[in-house]
Amino acid sequence: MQVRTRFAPSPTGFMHLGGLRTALYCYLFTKKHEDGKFILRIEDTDQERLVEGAVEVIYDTLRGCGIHWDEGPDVGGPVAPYVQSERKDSYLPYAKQLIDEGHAYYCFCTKEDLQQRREAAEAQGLTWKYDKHCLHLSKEDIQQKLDSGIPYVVRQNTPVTGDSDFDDLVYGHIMAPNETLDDMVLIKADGMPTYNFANVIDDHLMGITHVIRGMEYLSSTPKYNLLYKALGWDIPQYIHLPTVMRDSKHKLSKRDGDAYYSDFVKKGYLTEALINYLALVGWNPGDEREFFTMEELQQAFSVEGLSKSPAIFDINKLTWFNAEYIRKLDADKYLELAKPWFDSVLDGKGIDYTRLAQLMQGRTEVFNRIPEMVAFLGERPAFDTSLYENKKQKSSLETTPDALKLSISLLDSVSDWTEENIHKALMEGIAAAGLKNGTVLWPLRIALSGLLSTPGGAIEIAFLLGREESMRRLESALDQLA
RNA sequence: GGCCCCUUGGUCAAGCGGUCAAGACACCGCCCUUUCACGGCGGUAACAUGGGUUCGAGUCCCAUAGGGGUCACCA
Repeated sequence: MQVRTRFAPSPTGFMHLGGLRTALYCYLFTKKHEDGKFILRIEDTDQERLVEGAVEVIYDTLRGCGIHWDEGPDVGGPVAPYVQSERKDSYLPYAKQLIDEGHAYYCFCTKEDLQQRREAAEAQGLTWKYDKHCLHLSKEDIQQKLDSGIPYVVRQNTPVTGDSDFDDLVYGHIMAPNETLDDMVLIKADGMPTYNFANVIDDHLMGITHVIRGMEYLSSTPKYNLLYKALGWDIPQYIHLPTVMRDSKHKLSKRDGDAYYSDFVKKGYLTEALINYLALVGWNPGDEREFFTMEELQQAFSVEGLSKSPAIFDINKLTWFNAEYIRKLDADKYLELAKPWFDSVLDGKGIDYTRLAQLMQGRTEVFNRIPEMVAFLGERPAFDTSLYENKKQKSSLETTPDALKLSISLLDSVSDWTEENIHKALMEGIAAAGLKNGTVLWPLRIALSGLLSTPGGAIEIAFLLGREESMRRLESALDQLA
């Protein structure tokens, strides 16, 4: 049997990381199977939440992540259209059929009515559930309301006795008493289907064999199954996914400012690192491997490796992955990606970006941390002379003036300002003076950078700064000590 | 509150009746080193609780507790 899955996002304008992970698993699962088809379906039944350009965001994100769909709005397919608003007319007939067979009914209750009854029930400490009020309307009554144009919705008529159960590939056997199932709205007053209904209809019409989605749908699945049965359709296999959490109490949400794919890209996280990490939140390959390309993920993925418990999104580990991926970048690629960040604080300063990139690549965890690490090359920050003191390097406020003077004369003797020459001049001069490297190099680096730690040592920094700027900084450092 | 799901170190997690309970991130220490980082070595740290079942339980069952989800004319 051909495996057909679907990723069905709402076009909200952003790609949530939880959604991205769902898409990823869905894609991986499908590619695991011979001739499996991964379908992209846009769920835009909520006309009030339409966002301009939102569908493009979905396309771009998925493609950028290496997740490719076989059928979808833009590429077409045998069961087009793939946008729910364009399928609007296909839902009502099924709703009518359900009504005729007693599995659904017209409901004329207004939101206000409902609100009132709900509050009344809750005031008594009762659990509110639609009271099937409109189920008991007479045929004539219904027809008359319909004729006079009173707005209506269509509700599912769920049984009040018995149990519903099904098997989930991740969570196993799930059973729920029917009496706890609400008569959910299938068709809204505006004629659009609700997600709950459109989903069932489309999944069937599109031949979806495996429904892969977040576990927030686990408890409404019995209701969907009732619909499948009423329509005489086969129920698909279910694969519900554990939630991605921000911490033990909250799921990763929009308001944290770091729940969207674009947030991370903006900060300087690499897509490959994000995908790699995301794949491991809620799934493991069963062995010790941690690094995966998309191809390797396709190979390694299996439903058995999916976990049931919610997983906390660990920015720390993501950052580690990112740093690892950055280190593996080609030097050219790194420079290309780092340049805008260098420019943000060093534009026009004449710094050798190629050399700077070499020094920075191994120290960059996230690109947005670059500016604060290299800004000192553009302008030395004010610093306290106590930085010169370092016991281990045998450097103190007493040894510093002489060390800086020696540095100045040594650097002054360098004819061609290359790192090699600077290194040679300093090392030989320090040895000749009978000093320890640290005694000279430590204060030199402090004087040049004004920083306790820098990307590179005194020699690299002197080189990057250039002779003129280096000398200027050393002289002013000496003044500061006087 | 009803219903559903979940519960191994701070985090991700292996384990699928018999292990001194893996590994990774983070953290700490040491080494390397002209700082930092990288790298190398080492360390701290866990089976939520209580009952069963069993020769034997993190692994099976039942409670309790804690957490999450869901109860919309949102998806």
